[in-house]
Amino acid sequence: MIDFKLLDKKWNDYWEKHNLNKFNEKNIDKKYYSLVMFSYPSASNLHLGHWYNYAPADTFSRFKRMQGHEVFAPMGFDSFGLPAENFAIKTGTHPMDSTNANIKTMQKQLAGIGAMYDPSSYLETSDPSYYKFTQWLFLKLFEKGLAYQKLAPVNFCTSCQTVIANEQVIDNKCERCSADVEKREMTQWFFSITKYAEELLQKLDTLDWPSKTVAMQKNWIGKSTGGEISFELECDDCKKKCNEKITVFTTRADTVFGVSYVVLAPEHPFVEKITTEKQKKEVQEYVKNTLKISDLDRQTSKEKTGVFTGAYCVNPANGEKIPVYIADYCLMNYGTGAVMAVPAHDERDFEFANKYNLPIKKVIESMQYNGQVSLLPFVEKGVLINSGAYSGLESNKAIRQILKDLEKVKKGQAKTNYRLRDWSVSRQRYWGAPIPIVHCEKCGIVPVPEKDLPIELPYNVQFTRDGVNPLSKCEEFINTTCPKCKKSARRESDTLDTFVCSSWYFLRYPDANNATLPFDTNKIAKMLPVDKYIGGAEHACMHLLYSRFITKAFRDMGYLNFDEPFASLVHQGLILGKDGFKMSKSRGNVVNPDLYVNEHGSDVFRMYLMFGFSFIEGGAWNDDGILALKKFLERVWRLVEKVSASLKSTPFATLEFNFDLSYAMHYAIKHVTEDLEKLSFNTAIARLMELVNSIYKHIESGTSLSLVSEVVQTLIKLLAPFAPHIAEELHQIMGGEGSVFSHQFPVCDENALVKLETELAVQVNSKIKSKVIVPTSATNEEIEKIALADEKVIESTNGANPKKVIIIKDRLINIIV
RNA sequence: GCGGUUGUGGCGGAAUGGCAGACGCGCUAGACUUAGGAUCUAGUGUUGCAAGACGUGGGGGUUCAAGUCCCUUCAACCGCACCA
Repeated sequence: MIDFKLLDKKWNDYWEKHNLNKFNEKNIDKKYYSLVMFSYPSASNLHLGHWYNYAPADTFSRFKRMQGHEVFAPMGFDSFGLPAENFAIKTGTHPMDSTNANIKTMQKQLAGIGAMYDPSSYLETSDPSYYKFTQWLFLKLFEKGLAYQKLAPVNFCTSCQTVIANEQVIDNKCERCSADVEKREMTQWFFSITKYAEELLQKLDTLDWPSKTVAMQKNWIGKSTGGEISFELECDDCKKKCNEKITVFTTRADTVFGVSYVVLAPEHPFVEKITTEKQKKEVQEYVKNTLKISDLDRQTSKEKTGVFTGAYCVNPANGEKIPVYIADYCLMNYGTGAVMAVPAHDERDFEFANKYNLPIKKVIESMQYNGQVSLLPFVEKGVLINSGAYSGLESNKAIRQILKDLEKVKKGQAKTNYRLRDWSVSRQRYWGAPIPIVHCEKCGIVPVPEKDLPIELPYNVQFTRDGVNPLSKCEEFINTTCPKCKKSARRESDTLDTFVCSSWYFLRYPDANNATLPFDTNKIAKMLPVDKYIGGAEHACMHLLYSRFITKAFRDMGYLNFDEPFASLVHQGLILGKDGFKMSKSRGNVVNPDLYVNEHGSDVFRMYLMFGFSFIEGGAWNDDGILALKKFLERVWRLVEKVSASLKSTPFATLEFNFDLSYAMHYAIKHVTEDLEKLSFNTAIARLMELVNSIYKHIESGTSLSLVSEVVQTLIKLLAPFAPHIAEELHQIMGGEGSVFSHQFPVCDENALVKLETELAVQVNSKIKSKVIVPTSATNEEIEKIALADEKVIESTNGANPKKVIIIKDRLINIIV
């Protein structure tokens, strides 16, 4: 028996030599853009997760290719990022060096998968030829007012020593290193993703994406429609001091008659101005304490606390004088940082009001339980009561009417709010694309002219533990001249979030060697959107959201002619350790793919990954499973050797048709095709196994050699996307021409699936009682006649006349008596 | 609390409302053997000697027919979360 792993290199070299993986632009009309998420070159090699993403994706690409599509399947490296720099601080190895070394290792391992990656589209985001255009992207956004700098409270990771985006904060910990995240006030660069909030939300419904990912993005964008209502301050003194009114955001304007106080976030700018002398000490103390405790504690300690400011304001709906409180359950970063509190109809306000003895006034009654009085807090919508002229109105109607009426007197208006924040892209670290901005004392913030790009990272920098960005300490980098006034100026030392690099890489792939432009608009118009994007679910609210935003921004600048980058998205599942837990070094349950690939070869491993799991579910690793696939491929191998040997000894075998074998072949073709289309790899392989079993049976019963050989050749083509190396070798053994991948994927002949006779299940009163064989062409009357004549049917009906007979073609007949 | 997903043999997993458990692992028996992680053959949901009965987390319902649709309930996983 051949050692499969010997085939890997042979055929990889063959594909490379014959340029088989290169996208042919002549066939651009038939393009199929098959994309996987590119790799991050971490020190720890290609892991099982990569394999589980890339191997099945390659099978899909190869399938599409054999179907006649011109498949574009690129691969590159997302090679900037904090881990490389942290590694440098620890070991002294320069990030550029360690990254390049890691890339070399991973490229070797990637080649082991045997995937059809187009070498000419290769890219690395840390290469100046790439980040030149990441910087270009920044300049374009800046030009359009979509990139701006502001002083803002940001998330600062204490371990990574940098700001990170909202999307990268998980449970108040850093997404990368799990260290605590602090709130800090810093001047930072932002991208205005919020300007696209509505479109990002709306277009989700047009995408062929997993419902979970769509839901997560919707949730993240967090649209809520309601209104803003203004509460004028009551005391003249306060009014004079800030000449302002407190504006709140609410989705429940219908409850405005039930407002018994107004709450400001402790950070709200009005707090200091409106607090009375008497309350000052208490308020200051409270604010101080709130800022001191972390966001995490503020979230987990759900008990409501707060302090009265001493100020009062007026409810615009009924003129009531109500107190103004500050409380940490009111968040500064949502809405207006102020809320109207309606204890009767909001759980939080209810709790707070009870604690501080504030009035609770019911203004909504349930519509569902007639006569029955609803318990407080009643948070559903209903009918207004105790609400002046609005009493009796249904909530939704009242919301519209009240906001409309308030607008007339300039005390309110309808308003939509989003939870999405602008994307913070500044990173106080070295290993990223430098932000192409110069700070000039005279001219202020000056963008670097396009012709000066790329602003290259200096190699000679010091990596220390002091938490200071090496770039800001590098005089040769920092000191420059202002592009406007030519006087000496300083470069921006922040670099871009690596998610900026990955938010446009799929646009670069098709034109990866373009030195003057990030991509050619006309070419991109033909190559995108991506037809199938396969990658992990963990990017739902980061990469997958950012990429959509960048695509829309570029579209609006005229560089792109499509709205969405990824038409169809699939997340592969997660492969767990043998113990059923997520693989981790600390658990010691990490499965190293290299071991298996080195032992059994790439194809056996690929096929196990596809057969042993439901692709989108994943599951626990199991060593036994892989041997099953080895056995299967060896069984195929023996079959092919046997058939090819017989062909040599009796080359003039005559064709003798065998319906059953032909049927088995076309059945397999049909279902493998359908299953691959759905990325249902495990069932597709099951159909291949059935076909192999069937061929063996027919060989034993002496079916004609020429038919068997035709079926075997078909089998090899069906197998090719799954086990590309072995299939090439088998194709050659069978005397096939060239690469098996330059052949058409087999096409099912539906006529071959029409049987002369069909077996039907016979039910009596919906219970299976018997089976009958009927001619496929039989009419319903004939089928009924045959079924009623069946012994077991007669027995179970006692010869009674059927009341009703249901016949489902090719499946069953149900006789109701 | 909100949103999403999943519950099927000993195991991984299949089933356009139409014969539940495809395919494979494992297991049992047998064949062949220079004894192997080999190959082949048969069997393998539970229960029964059998005919049969019972079976897709639980409970209801719709239907001639439900793993699949509806209601309800339980459990697990994932995401968001004091979002006004």
